[in-house]
Amino acid sequence: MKIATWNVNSIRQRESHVQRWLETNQPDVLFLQEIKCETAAFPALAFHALGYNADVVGQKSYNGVAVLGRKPFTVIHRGLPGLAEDDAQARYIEIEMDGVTMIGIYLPNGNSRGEEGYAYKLAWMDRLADRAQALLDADQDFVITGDFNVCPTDVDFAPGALPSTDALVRPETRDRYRRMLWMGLTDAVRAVHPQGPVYTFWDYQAGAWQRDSGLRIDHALLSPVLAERLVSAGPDRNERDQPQPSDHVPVVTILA
DNA sequence: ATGCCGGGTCCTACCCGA
Repeated sequence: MKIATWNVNSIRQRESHVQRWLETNQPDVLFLQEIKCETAAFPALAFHALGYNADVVGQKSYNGVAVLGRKPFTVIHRGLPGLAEDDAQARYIEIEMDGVTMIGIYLPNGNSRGEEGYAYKLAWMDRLADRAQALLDADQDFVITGDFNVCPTDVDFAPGALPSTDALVRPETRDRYRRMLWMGLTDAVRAVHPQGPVYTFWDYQAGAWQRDSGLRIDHALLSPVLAERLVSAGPDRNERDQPQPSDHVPVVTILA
């Protein structure tokens, strides 16, 4: 089972990249983030032609998530359970495929809109942990993958790439990520690569890619039984060298 | 030291990302 995630920074700008990547890599599931379009504008037919069914949680201009699957799947949630009813940000999609719950997320960045924006990020992380706990309590196998906007440790960002006050590294952010690990979830990329940098994002500016000044912010968390099936997990760095790339690369998790 | 890049949109100056 090959499960991938990719923040594409606009699906309209990256449609051909995703098509090529699907043809080359043939994942069972690909979660997309920052599609930056409304649901009706998502190019579902282009991916259907490659054998993938799509489900989309779109939003005008910002955010937006989707899932592409080449096996039948059922959509369980198109928003994070427990958030306010009027929350309109398209950041969460949950499906079930072959008895496994798969969740794709675009976790709030938390650097805009001051402390109110940061509080929204923390509340979002609290609700995500609640959802994970509910699935653990139900003995349901699951993976949560996507753009977490969290650098879990100081190894997960290049020296100088972020100030210590950034919402990606603030202690309250890391506390909440670590809490999900303490619940029994496995950080798949870190489990496969226990030491050293494994970046998944490089800023467009200041030659960040050329200097390998990156961040590890795209993750896959596995429930305990799925963690025992972990074969490999890591970023596809080749994609950052393509013309007009996203600033994130795909992260691929393979389960036996 | 963030807004140098690169998306978005009230089409063009401004918001947002990490």
